[in-house]
Amino acid sequence: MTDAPLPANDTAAAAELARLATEIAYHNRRYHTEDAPEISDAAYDALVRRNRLIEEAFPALIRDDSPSRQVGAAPAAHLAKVAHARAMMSLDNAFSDEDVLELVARVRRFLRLGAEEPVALTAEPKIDGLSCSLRYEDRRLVQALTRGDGAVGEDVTANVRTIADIPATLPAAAPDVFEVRGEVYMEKAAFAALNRRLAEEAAAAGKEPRQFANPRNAAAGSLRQKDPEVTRARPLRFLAHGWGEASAIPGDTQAAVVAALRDWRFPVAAAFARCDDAAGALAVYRAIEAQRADLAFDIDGVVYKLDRLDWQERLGSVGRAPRWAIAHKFPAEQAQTTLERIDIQVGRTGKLTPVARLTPVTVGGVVVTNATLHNRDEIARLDAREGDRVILQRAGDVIPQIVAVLPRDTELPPFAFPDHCPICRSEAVAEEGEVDVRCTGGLVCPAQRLERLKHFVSRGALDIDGLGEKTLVELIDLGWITEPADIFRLATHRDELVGREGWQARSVDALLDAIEARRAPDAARLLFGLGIRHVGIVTARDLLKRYVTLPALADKAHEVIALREALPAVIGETSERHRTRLDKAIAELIGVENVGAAVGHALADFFHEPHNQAVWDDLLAQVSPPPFVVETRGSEVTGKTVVFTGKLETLSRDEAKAQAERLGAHVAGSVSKKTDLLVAGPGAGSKATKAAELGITVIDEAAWNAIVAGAGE
DNA sequence: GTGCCTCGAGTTCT
DNA sequence: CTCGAGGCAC
Repeated sequence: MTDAPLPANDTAAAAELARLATEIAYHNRRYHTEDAPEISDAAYDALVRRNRLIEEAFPALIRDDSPSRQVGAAPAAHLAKVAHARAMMSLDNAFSDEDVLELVARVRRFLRLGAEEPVALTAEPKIDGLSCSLRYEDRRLVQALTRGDGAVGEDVTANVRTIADIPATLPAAAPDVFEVRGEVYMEKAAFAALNRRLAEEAAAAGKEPRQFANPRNAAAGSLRQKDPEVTRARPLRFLAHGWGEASAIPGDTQAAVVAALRDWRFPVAAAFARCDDAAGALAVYRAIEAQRADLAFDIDGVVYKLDRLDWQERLGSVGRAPRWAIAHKFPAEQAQTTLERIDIQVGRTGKLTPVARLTPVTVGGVVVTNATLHNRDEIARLDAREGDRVILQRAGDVIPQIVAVLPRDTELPPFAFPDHCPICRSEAVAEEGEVDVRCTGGLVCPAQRLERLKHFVSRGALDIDGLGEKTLVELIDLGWITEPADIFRLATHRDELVGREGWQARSVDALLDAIEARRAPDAARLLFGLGIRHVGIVTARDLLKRYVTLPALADKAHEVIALREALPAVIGETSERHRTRLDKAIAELIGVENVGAAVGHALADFFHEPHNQAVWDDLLAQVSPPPFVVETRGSEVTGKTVVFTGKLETLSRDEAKAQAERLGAHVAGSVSKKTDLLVAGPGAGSKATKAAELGITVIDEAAWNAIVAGAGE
């Protein structure tokens, strides 16, 4: 960008300065007001530098609204990314009392508690702010990270030090290492005052005012400032509600630790309460809901946590959410609007998704113009027609959802779901027993091709920086990219790309560097990126835990293909029974937990298609993913295959399985010669017999608990 | 056969 | 986030 020649004359320079002013203002807004930057900091910096260079060469043309004249306009150039010592989890949501009772019931089942055993909960308001983790070492604040994606956050230490609510040191009684977690937020009155101040300052300077959309965005924008002095001038507050890594924990209940945090001078929620049971927690919910409008800050629900920490630990987490906590959300705000039109989108799997185009309407503080209608059945269920008045809500405060269609006064024609792909005109059909209608165009369909490539470079897959939709479309249109491997050959087009509009040598090289950085990708992400049906990131990892390398997995897929062709139908067997038998054989052949026939067939289908095999070979010629290994806590069962059988007394099956996985063991459902260890409770039957026959070690539950304890669980 | 539970796949807005 | 469906335990 800055390498480009300067504009040749005043006219060109003025035009470019105008364009830069608009563009930089836009990105400032994305960054500050909306807290949703869409370009990298480096790309933003390049725009600012370019603007400065042109201004230096053409000082007469400096605009009144020049970005260089706007004090504090530049966002933090770089907030370092830092990994959390303990992942910052999100919370599952409950929308009704029943959901909350269900959580408690699940906890009882998981922990195998008797009906009379009390389950105490804590309840506290859920503040609409930014989660933050404050790390204290030797009782001094050493680091503050934002939540980020939960695994990696942004370093905002300097800014956090300016927040008066946050102590710089902990008392002598506190542990050597302790991470306090909580919410950075801005009070409603302070938010309004800040916007007023920004408006006045802008007016005095004769500029467009920058306004924050809501207190949450104001808090986010203020916390992520480059200059801590700007943050200091923003009235940020903090409320502690939990902890991360800790060398010791001050108490054995949630309530006790929160009390300790309060003793350490952290603000905690005034409404924080410990309840003897779910009914008590729900009463707190109602009390908090009643005060909601009078509170100084925005809240969007009430968080319940299991009070006993030993139980929290036993319950562990599922995905990114703990099993021992839940956020009980306040009812979603609803609104009415008109369904103007129903458009059809084509996804990477070819699925046709109907999207409702709505007359813009504000719901829950956000203007909504689109809402998904999911599929043909959903349209039929709602009987949604173009021109209808509809009721809209934001489910879980995020995704807009059409709840119902209002009675119409005039008849409207029913919506005719297309039977052809709107992009490639191929036939679109629903497979038997399936709800989704799919375009049959496959690789021929440009929409599918684009969506697949987008998926391949997306964050969860290869995560190639700077290769977004716009760039992909351009490269596809140029004919340089049609399949994943082509991305890794883009360098051969370097010189052609340089000089195309919007491509300077520097930006081309940045893209090529980002691509080169992925020559040795994580094998599971690569597999996931290929977009094989039923193979998401979790299944990709499960498969690679077992097969380690992609070629080994491909070999297995070919074995499945051979099996499908070879397994003969027994005479007199119905085709359905044959299919069941085949499916079982496939699941067994693959031998990976949670991987059954659907995934097996999908893998076989993928490799059966010669084009896919070619895409695969081509890709593996370009990249070399290292063998897949998962970091787990070492123990005597790491890498072993364990089977549980019989009735377990102190543990539920889920919990035992979770423990085994944490120790790096593979948990299987049945005993085979691959089994290393059988954990047998009372009443173990055929599995124990079979294990004895095969000479497999059999232990009881107490011995298993000893193994787990020995590994420091 | 039934009923969890989890995963995959699609989606909104800023 | 929500939905459907795969996989597995009972």
